[in-house]
Amino acid sequence: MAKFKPKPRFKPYNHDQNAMVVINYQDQLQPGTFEHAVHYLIEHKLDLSVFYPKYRNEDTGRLAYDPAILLKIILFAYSRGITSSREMQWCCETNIQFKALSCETVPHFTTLAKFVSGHAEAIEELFEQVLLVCHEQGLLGNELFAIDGCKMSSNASKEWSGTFKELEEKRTKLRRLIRHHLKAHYERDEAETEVELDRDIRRAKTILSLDEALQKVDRFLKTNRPRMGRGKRSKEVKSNITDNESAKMTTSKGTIQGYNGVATVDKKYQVIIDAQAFGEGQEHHTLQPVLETVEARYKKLGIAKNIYQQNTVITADTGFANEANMQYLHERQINGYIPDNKFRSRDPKFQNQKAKYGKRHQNQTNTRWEDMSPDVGGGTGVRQHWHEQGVEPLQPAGPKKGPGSVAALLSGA
DNA sequence: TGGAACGCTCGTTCTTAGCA
DNA sequence: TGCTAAGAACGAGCGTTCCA
Repeated sequence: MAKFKPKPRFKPYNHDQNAMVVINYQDQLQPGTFEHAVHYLIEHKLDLSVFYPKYRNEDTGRLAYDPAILLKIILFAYSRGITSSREMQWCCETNIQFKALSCETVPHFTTLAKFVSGHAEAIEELFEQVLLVCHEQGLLGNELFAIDGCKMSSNASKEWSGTFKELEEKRTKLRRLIRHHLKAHYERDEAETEVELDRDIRRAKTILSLDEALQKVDRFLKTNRPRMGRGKRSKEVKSNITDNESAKMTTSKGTIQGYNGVATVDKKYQVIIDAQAFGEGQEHHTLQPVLETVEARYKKLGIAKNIYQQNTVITADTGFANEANMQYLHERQINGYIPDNKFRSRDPKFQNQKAKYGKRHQNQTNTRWEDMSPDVGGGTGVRQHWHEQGVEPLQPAGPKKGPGSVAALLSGA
């Protein structure tokens, strides 16, 4: 029998209060915070006239939002991981810091989206202005640049990708399917019962959606050319019907359709001096364009005529290691440090890696990793294989989930 | 198990309103 | 009158769920 226990006592509260809260927006932008830095930079350091040519309301027309306001909202949103223009608008309505930055204006999400998409070049120029400010403030050490990449998903499904041969096969398969459904449809054309009629309507819808997919693949094959890989033995790489600039790539969490974002960071204050997106799974080919962009940018901004002759050290991980890159660094006399993919097997520090970390170990070939943890992938012991030659990882066991009908068809599922 | 329907996010386009 | 902002509608794309 449960013992009687008196109700605990809590502090009283009342929703029916008419309290007024006074907020000073300037107090929300405290020196030392990121929002203050964004506000200060845009108001006092950056030349926003790069945005002006796109406006044509000097004499007539409605007043436009000042690029300073839009930039503050967008940059602060990005710093908080918010990239959706609708969410930015919502933040301007509800968030006190956004209100302080936007001076309590609420630009429409289409205005924010248009600003980003319509001023891509000006925004890039602005990045260089920020870099120049960093240089003037002594935030760039130029002693060591670290290069690394991360893989980001694009808004495109990997099921819509393949080589031209594979896509042609998919087109043939779709044609065959449409013929099959049409034949069945004609055979049952004289439907009499409601059930038969309903089935025929469903079949007609299937034919339409298959035809749509067929047209999509067909249009792509007629208007595009096969994408060729780089290197000595360049072979065709998979194209993607939705976003052909992105690429199918292997990550630690499986295969994704996306981009390789490569950033270069100055060691002194971890200032990003270059950021580019490449539609390639391999990082090898991104080293040279990245180094050349940094060099050209430093020359253009007057930071250094030839940055790599100042004994600046370049570091990158094993993803960037190949013979061509080593040759390039050697010829250009760039002081670069890139470990090859067998450095672990030579380094005694990595000998006890398995015993120390348990979950991961590297086998003798150094091209294959195995995740032996039984608690990954729903207790099935997912084995994730990675191979330099581009072999896709095995999918985790369990119920198959994924894209809808046509995409599944295209993937050959 | 395959296919359709649905929900969700996001950007673009078109139309209308507002402003000088 | 001509421009920009705002609002509504639309379409693209993806992933999940439901059902035959």
